[in-house]
Amino acid sequence: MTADLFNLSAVEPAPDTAGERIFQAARELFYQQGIRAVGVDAIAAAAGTTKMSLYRNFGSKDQLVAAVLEAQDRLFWEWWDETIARCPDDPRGQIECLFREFETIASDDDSCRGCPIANASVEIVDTDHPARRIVVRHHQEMLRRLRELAARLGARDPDELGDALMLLMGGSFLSRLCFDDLGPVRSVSDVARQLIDVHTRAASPA
Amino acid sequence: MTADLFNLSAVEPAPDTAGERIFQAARELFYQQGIRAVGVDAIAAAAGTTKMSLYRNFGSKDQLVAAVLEAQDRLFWEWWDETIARCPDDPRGQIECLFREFETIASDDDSCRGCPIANASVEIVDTDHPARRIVVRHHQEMLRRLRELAARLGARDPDELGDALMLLMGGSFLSRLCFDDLGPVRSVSDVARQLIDVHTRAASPA
DNA sequence: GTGTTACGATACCGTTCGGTACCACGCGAC
DNA sequence: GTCGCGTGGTACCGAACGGTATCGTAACAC
Repeated sequence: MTADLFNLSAVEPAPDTAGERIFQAARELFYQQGIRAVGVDAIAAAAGTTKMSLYRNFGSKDQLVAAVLEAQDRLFWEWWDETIARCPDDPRGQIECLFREFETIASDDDSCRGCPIANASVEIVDTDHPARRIVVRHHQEMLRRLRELAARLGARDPDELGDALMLLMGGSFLSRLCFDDLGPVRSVSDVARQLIDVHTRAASPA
Repeated sequence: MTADLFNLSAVEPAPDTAGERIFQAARELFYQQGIRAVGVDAIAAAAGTTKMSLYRNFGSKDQLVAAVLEAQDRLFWEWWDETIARCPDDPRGQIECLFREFETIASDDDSCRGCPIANASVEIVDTDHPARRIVVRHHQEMLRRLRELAARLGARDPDELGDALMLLMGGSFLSRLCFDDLGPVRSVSDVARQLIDVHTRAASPA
């Protein structure tokens, strides 16, 4: 019973309110088809309600997008915290655990369409858009946490190791979009381990 | 005078035909704002012509998108081939050169919005779309070439090293979209070198 | 000359977009 | 009771979407 990062059926107990149904429908549709590709009519229809309830609950499509991304951000960190909690006081184990589980989830789930927050950065260019702030904050936080784990693990260059792990995660997400098959994701946890080794080995022998 | 992978001003001598102007305008607009965000009217206006010329030359927006991605794919491999040609018979030097120049280009260019082909995979979900084939083919080819370079370089597990390098490239592209600053891209060529080292060192000492 | 080709201009098509106005219903609270 | 309040239904708005039809014309062929 692993968490599934993003496209889980229910974030909350899901009270059957119109707002909640709209929210879940939007989350699923945005993720599967893209934000711009999904109209408010389609969301309302999928939620079994009408556009009016959408605007009563969220004000605008842009605000709905922001609300969905905010929830996905929260969901991601919940998964993250639960995962690293399994290896307390073991930063190396925590990173390895993160990447192992990440690889499993990304590999198993056929409907995985990468990271919904990163995907949004392709479609939302306007720096004033409320969702744009969430995207940048999410990735800055991810990089910060990876660098921090790298530091606590005693890496020679923790910022660089954090960068490397960040690139691996991002690359894995993107690969799930760009390949019909699994693509290079199958190697991500192995490679992460190798990079940790490099940055923690006593000294470069050559 | 490095090539610039994607958003160069001119792919071809740019004869001042309507079709060519439409093509260049579409390439720029799709890359900067996203494919779905740009309408055919905007493309025609930016090209200083009318919608009719767009449809006369390309048939439909979808076909124009495919034509643009096809050109971007070609442009990318031209840059690739030119870059590795500088280190003939030196696969290790070729990969390092690729990643060094890639990092420079991605870092210098403020208008870098990641990889236009990978970005398209976010917006184009339909597997029947002509552009979708190009996206998948481009990434399969990239993975194939990286694995081949890894093999010629004598890596212990060339497929895994190829996967790793692929993830680094993809992650770098994505990072340029998700950070306001440079983000982890600044480490990509260093990390690529480290991974090559790991996969070519005589044997794991531990 | 007469085609042929490419182009610009404009008007138009049906559909969908994000967003709103208005009304009627069922509900629990008081 | 009746008062809100959330809700569903529907009709609607102006704008933009992808795409088409028609006409005129400048450039070039033979």
